[in-house]
Amino acid sequence: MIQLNKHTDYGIVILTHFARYNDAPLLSAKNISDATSLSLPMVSKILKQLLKGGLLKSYQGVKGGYQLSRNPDEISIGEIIEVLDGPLALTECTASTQGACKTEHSCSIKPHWAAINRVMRDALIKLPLSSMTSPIPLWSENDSKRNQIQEKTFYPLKIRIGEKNEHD
Amino acid sequence: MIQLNKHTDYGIVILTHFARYNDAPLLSAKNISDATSLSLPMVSKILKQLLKGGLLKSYQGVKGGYQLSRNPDEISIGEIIEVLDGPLALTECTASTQGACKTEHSCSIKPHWAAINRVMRDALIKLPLSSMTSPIPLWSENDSKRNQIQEKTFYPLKIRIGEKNEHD
DNA sequence: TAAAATAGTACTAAAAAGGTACTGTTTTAT
DNA sequence: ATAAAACAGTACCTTTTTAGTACTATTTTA
Ligand code: FES
Ligand code: FES
Repeated sequence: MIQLNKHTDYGIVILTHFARYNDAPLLSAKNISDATSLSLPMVSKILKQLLKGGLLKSYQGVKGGYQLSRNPDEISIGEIIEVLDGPLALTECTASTQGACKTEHSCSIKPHWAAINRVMRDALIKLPLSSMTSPIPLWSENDSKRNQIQEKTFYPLKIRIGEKNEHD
Repeated sequence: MIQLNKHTDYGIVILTHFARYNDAPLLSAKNISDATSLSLPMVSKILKQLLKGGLLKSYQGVKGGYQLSRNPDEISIGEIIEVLDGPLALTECTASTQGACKTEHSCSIKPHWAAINRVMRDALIKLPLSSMTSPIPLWSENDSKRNQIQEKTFYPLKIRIGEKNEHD
């Protein structure tokens, strides 16, 4: 299911909380833990990763805590994932990586992997954290069916990327 | 790194092979194994999954083998992933899933997860298998830098989805 | 009837994820 | 000074998932 790991999942929840309380001066790990029902060690660990990744600023001491390093509309979901889970790539085999595959010499699709990775990364890099805090979700009840994962759908595809149109 | 599992990775390689030899009558598991340097049991296992998922047709017996059930431009990379790895969702917690999270009652972003999942799924569903077989990759050497994963990039985002423009 | 192929199931070793514990450092308030 | 509350860093262990293999049965052709 190509699932986000829990850390990343929690990280998005946590940062969404920061985005929602962006007015508040500082939020401590304890604050977040209480608000999200995640264990304190867990929250603490994730906050440290986000700090290291440059998405949060921290202040030590008894009145310390964390805050977003940028505005919520200047942080993307894709960026969060990259900080907590590494590069946004579905395959480690791209044109730029050498020696990742043992079947490399006989593989003819290596140069094409980049397409898959790029398509996916672009999509998530464009989605801002602020989209998680809008009071009314983008997809109302009416629309919810359209946005669910539909397993049995047939997708008629006529797109041929990188090929010239027959009528050219 | 949100990586595809090996089965799915191999599956795309295998189907790309089918797409490239779409003229050939039937390809056996042995054929594929030889062509891809993947072990026969492995190939066999993946072919069965693809069959079950409706992407391949099979014929038994000594002259048997597999072939694509549709044209390569009518099969999407996203669909392949869904067959081999389950629903294309980054989180299992969506508006439609109930009881997936224990912190469900206190979670305010549940309705927003769908945005992340949809953005990602749409991107991959639009990418056809045929894009893996074009002789010259979409991204030439010149372009390769642009398509690599750039870790330190800053992304100025001003997109606010679902919010009205101030000047409206 | 033997050979070559698909069909289906089950098992195991290795790797990754998830979570917790522990120790140290910095700042504030008494 | 000193205690308390917060961040900082590291290491460990358990559980789950992944990856790969093995084995048996069925189908078709020569
Ligand atoms: S998949 Fe890596 S070389 Fe082909
Ligand atoms: S993440 Fe599942 S309920 Fe909030």
